[in-house]
Amino acid sequence: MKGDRTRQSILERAVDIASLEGLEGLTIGRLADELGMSKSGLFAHFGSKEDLQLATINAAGERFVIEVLKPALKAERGYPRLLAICRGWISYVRRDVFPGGCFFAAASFEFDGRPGPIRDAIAHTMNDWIGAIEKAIAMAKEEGHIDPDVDPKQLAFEINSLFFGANFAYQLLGDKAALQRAMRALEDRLESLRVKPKRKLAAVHR
Amino acid sequence: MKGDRTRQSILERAVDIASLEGLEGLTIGRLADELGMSKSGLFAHFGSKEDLQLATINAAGERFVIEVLKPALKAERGYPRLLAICRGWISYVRRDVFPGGCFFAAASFEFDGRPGPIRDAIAHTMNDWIGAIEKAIAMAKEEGHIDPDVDPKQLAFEINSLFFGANFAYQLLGDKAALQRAMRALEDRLESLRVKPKRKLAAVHR
DNA sequence: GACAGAAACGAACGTTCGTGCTATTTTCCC
DNA sequence: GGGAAAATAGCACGAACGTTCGTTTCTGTC
Repeated sequence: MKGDRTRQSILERAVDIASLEGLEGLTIGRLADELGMSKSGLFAHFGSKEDLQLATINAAGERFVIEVLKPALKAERGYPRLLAICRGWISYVRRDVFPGGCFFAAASFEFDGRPGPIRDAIAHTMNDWIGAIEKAIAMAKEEGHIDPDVDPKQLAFEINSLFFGANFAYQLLGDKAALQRAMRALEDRLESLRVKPKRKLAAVHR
Repeated sequence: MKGDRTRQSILERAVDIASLEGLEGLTIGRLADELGMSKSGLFAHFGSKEDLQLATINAAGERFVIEVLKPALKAERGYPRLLAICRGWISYVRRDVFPGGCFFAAASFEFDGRPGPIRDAIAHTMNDWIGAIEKAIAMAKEEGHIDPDVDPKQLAFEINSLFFGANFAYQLLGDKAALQRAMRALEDRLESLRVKPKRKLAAVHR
């Protein structure tokens, strides 16, 4: 009962710290200090540091879903939803959902050279996310909103690349215009693939 | 004399380790072990760990220039050089110039949340690099090879984003096709901006 | 309100971190 | 080839790391 609440607040803080300092930079002592509790008391909630890191990745994933994926899924399937994903992602960085920028961008580059369960967990989350983008692209094709020749994997790759580029320029270089630039690139790219909706006549067909 | 050689070999190894484990994961004890020398002997070459990290960033920058920038500058200015930069960067990842993928991509995301001299050094290097891309774009405009309406900052941002996206998918997800995908996106994008060279007639004009 | 179980604490473990010293060895120059 | 200077080693330090332990405090239930 109480333990669950504590565990949750530990993880919220852990996610924030890790987004700034990395999952390795996340330290049990510091985490305990910031929460005003003892190292051992905190540690007891997780069997090991690795467990804490895995739980932190999960918590970050939940926050991401709430802040980015779920809102975008409210847009109607097809082109609108695809655009909503892009707008949602850029907005998620602008709103500082994680204080250090995109948690998963940071984690991806931190652990891409370190095999193990943590890297696997990050890769799994990222695969889910990119899969969601691909699905939105495939739907936009099915709905006839975009060029039927589009390769979802290719386009999802490009979209995700622009996300990372935006996060990089915004966070490291402090380039305030980066988010606009990314949004412009995303909109131009999507627009170039768009099939203008046929008018009334086509609508009658279904 | 001897010291310089030793220092150089320390830094070469430091760069390799840091590309895998990050600049914080780079540890003096481990570095000394791998080189078969004492911690204190190694440490004497640098006044502090921060100095070591800064020197490591410099060494990585030199390797990058040798492996990516300089070869690309051999291509003739304008469109060919711009394309050479893109091909060179993709090839640089494929060739495993750094064992953990692009050193600066990793470092950028590691330090984007930690103010200080190290973050500044990374940001400075990245600004130089992106500046070089912008310059190549501007030249391609001057030469009349690409659309005169192109915004160099915007295009350089997109190109760099694709570099990061490629590194991410290749290193973390182990996606072998990622480099091809990135190259295809880069070539398509550049091709879409290209101005087909006027024939003989125009050549006579100058 | 007593009691059992959960939750948090404080102290200590062994290790590793970065960083100082003081020797000792190696290198380079006259 | 001897002697100054540079390079490396050895050892110790305080702090922080993750982790374990036994004890104490809090919580929820009958």
